[in-house]
Amino acid sequence: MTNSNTSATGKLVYQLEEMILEGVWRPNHKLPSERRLAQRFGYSRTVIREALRQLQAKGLIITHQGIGSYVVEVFHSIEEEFIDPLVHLFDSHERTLFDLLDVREQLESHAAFLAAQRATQTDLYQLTQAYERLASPDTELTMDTYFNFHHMVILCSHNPILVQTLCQLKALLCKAIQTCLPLLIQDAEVQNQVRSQQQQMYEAIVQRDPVAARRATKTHIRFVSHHVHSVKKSNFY
Amino acid sequence: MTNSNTSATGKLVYQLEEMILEGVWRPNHKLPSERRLAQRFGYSRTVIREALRQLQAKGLIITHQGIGSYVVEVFHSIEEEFIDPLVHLFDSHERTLFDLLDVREQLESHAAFLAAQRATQTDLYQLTQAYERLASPDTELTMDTYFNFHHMVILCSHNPILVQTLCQLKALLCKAIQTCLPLLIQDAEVQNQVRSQQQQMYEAIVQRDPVAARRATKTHIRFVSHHVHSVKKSNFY
DNA sequence: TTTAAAACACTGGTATGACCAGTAATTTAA
DNA sequence: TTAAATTACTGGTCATACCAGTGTTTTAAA
Repeated sequence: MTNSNTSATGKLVYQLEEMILEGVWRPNHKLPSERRLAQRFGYSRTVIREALRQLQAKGLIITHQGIGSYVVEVFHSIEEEFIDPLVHLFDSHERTLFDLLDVREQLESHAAFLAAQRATQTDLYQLTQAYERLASPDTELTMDTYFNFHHMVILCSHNPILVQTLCQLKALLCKAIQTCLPLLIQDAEVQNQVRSQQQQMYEAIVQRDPVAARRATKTHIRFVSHHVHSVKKSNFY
Repeated sequence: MTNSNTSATGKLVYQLEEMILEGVWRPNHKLPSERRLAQRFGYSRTVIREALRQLQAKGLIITHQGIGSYVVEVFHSIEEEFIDPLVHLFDSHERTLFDLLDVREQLESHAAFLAAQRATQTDLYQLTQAYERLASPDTELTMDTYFNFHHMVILCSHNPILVQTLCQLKALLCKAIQTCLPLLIQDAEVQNQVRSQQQQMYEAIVQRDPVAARRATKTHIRFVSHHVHSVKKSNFY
């Protein structure tokens, strides 16, 4: 895209990706050493290294000093390079995730505050529906029902800017925690806690208690943040 | 992640990402040349290059031969979807502007809160500069100096998500009030009030008083909101 | 004076060779 | 036989030189 066709490194990256995707180098296959690759492809070791670093950054290979480089399990095509730059950052910069959850706490608690003030009868009806889909203890807690309820709360705030902004943050959050989320919602204790917290949010809103709604929301997001934290910490792969 | 802590390149990548996240290098900012970076960070050009290649592979920077490397708009893809549908709302639906200012109040007051906690010495120096350009009573109050100061406050929060989000809101706000803003800042009384409010924000931050900083910011934005309101009311076109 | 060409000073891209730092197999000495 | 030392790989880093684009400045011609 940028200079894949012009620069030697770009061309080499493309070649190497081809070889991996074509199956010349299968997953777990050990690549030749950098010096051998340089010889074989007719490039300097500099070019070979930069190309390998790019493959590494893309997650196609993994490299160990003194050992060599290995092809990883690749289950997605090259097209996947269009994912958000921010996603990478969430992996290496853990605090970015907390920054995100911090902003979410500010906005969504305010949304709950407004929701308790402004929600119409129709809103409350829909909110109740969303809540009941969530609250029944026999059904599984899914990301869908979870976000559905929260989105409904946000809609009740009747602030389109708030809605837009929080939708963006939600998209980011989904990408950021998609790996560790399954671990989270499997935990039965977490499920119970979340259900209890959302019950408090729900009741505060229908009872028109803005302060309580805000407090309940803050409590919930801090709970999530805390648990995401602990999951991330015990998650070395 | 893999060897971020062991290798020089890994550490450098992390550092550079931090600088981008912290806002030291903002979107569209041109990075120093590779040779300068090598000198500045004390690494060989090889390491610098490999780190930059990784950032490039992640989509954080874009590089042109003979030109240099630039920080990309991290949120760019989303931003278009974000702004476009909303702009036209401001014309027809006046309260959207207040919704926007409401969200801004939530986020920017929180940013000021964090700024009072987290601002570094360098931050405070830059903040002081921005404030002094703003505070001198003989110079005109311009949109530039105004937003410059507020942006600096936001940067002091050291929360990249907050920075990005508020940048978007600022862009929206500019489009929304570009017609009525001249009427606002012409008013000498308004100017004095704003200066006084920003002085309180500034002093609260340098005195490391988060609560006062938050309160001052809320006060200021509510003041703006109120005056925008009155201007809009006497402004039918 | 104006203007187009040439020189210059940057930028990133590539090549080489040397050396450091891990790893693992091989050799050596106990 | 076994444990330690050697050796030969691996990737990681450094320094230097040069190539290749880009933009500005200078220069020389019109």
